[in-house]
Amino acid sequence: MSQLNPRQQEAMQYVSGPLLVLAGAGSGKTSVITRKIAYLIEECQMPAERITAVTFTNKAAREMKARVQKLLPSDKTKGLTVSTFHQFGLQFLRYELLHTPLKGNFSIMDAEDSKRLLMDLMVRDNMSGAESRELVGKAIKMISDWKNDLIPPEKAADTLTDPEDMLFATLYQLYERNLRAYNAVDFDDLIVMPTRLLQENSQVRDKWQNRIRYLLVDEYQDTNTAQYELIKLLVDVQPRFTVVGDDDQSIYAWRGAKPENMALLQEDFPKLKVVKLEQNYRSTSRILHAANSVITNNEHLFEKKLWSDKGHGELIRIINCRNDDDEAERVAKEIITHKLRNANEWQDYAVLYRSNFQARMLEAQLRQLQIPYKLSGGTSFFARSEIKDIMSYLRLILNPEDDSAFLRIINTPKRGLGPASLEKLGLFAQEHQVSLLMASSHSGLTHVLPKKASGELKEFADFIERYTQELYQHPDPVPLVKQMIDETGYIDLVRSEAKTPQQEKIRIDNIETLYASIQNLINRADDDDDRTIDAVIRKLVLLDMLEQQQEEENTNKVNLMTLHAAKGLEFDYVYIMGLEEELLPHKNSIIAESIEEERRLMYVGITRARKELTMTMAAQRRAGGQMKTTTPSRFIDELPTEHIDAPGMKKSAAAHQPKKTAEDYLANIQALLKSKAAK
DNA sequence: CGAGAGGTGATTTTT
DNA sequence: TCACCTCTCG
Repeated sequence: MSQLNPRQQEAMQYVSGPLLVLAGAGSGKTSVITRKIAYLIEECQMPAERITAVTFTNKAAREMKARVQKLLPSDKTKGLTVSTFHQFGLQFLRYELLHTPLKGNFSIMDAEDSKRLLMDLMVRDNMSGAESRELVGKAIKMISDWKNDLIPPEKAADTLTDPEDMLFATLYQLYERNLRAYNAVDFDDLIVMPTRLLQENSQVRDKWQNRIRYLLVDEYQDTNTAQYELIKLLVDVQPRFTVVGDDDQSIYAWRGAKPENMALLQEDFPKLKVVKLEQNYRSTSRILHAANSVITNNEHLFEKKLWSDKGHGELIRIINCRNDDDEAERVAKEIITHKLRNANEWQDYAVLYRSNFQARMLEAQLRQLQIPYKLSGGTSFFARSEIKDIMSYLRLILNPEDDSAFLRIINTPKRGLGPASLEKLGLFAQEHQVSLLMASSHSGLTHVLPKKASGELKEFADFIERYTQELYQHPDPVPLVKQMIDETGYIDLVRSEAKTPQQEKIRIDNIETLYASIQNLINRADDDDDRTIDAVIRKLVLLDMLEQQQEEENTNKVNLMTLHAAKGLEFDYVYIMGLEEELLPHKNSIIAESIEEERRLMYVGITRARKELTMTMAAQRRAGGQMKTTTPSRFIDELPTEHIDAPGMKKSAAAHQPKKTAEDYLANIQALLKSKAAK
């Protein structure tokens, strides 16, 4: 790691023009980016505040920052920007607030908020509940696609012919108008609004192009049209930038990522230099052969072949199982015996799968064998209802026009305000052109609502008003936030709603974590602007504090995650489950004939493994309660037979340990565990 | 308005 | 299979 290879060196030192680094899996791309930042600062004398590096995840940004800080003394990294696209966009909007349609206290709505808003709009637009439910998913997707393609609401209809789609275009306009009325932005806006502004305002553009002297982009293959446009606008004058990417690891096209942006780069920047990193420092050569052999079946823009000098390593195993239960059991037992035989740590193992439901049975087996495991993915911290509720209280305090937040909490805990009362409140607010919160304290409300309802609303509005005043004045807001939430009776609600004591504890803990995170952000803020409670709340929406916390706490455990979640990670021993048609590749991808992305998913999975790779399949699998006979995945046929150990493909006497051995081990382990528990 | 019964549908999800 | 959502009744 301390020495860069010649290719890496070249990528680090090329600073005079645009550079694309084609970084294969495990080729040390993070090293190249971090070393390059250090190189720019130390060798090229570039001030840190002129360098910006963007990533897609908080985690990647965190890691990159930490690694740069290891390479340089802290005074040299001061002012360096390493952030996610979205954090960058947020920062940008804050600086350029005057050029946006936003007011300073704007809210950020997450995916769920957007969905709720759209649902509301559809119902208001005279669609029945059932109708809107069916369409809302589609609407979200289309609107997000339009935004990411930089198509504004008024132009969306131009691209369409289908009358049903026209409805979505209208909805898009309505949705945007509502967001602006709420003084809110959604996730896509954090990219789209800065991009628009840079396109339209040459002064702002000059300012930013001047400010950013060098731009680095990680996981470039995952950029969408808006993000690529943003990159171009930021670097335009004298294109000095490095983008790092791997088209073979593009697995987010369904989310708007445009891997073709790699090809576009060559068109848009004819002087683009391309450096390929093909030496892999992670896996054995058998694993890489398997990865290469699978991925050659895809069309390629840039040919690339990973190699490694780590030796052949073990054969790649394919295990045929009777059914999904058997599969889970065998993987669990496999891990426990392998771990004990080789004196490994639990954290050296990862089990990967295509869909989350596949983890269920495995979890049950792991629990039974008392194997500690960590389940990644699932609902993120900020998607949890208790967190969203509290965040909504905070959002409403910071932005009284945030109707979306208002609607979420007005009856949580119960204040006796049902749909009927809220409908009337909504109409009233619309008539008087005020937000729902402002309407709640309006004196005229008593004429349209029963006394009880209007009284409750007034009380709620006064409550928010009172805490708004206090929170802005208070130098140490967190205890006040706590006090406010306690006063609503929310904690009691959580306690009474919890189905199990564990669930109650988890939810209360989550709330505590949220408080701690707010405190943390206040303490760690770089400057006073970041320390204000509203800046902190806005930032929180984009961060996953729990994720970070879990990373620090849960260390030595078997890793369970989807293939998507595994991108960017590596493990000594990797198991990929469910190598069956309609699962991997997924049924919907087969129908949509988008097999290539599924193949890349397979490629990502294979290249996660350092030492050993095992794949499993079940002959029968439960689907919707019914047992179904499966077909082995087409990707199995694409593996190089000479590196595979699989019954039926290549018989190897040593391959199959007699089952008894494994059982013996298990008996020993269980005895051991028991004696340990007894102590 | 809210609690319970039935019905439905089920990829992946960086922010 | 199960979780989530809607509808109905008190």
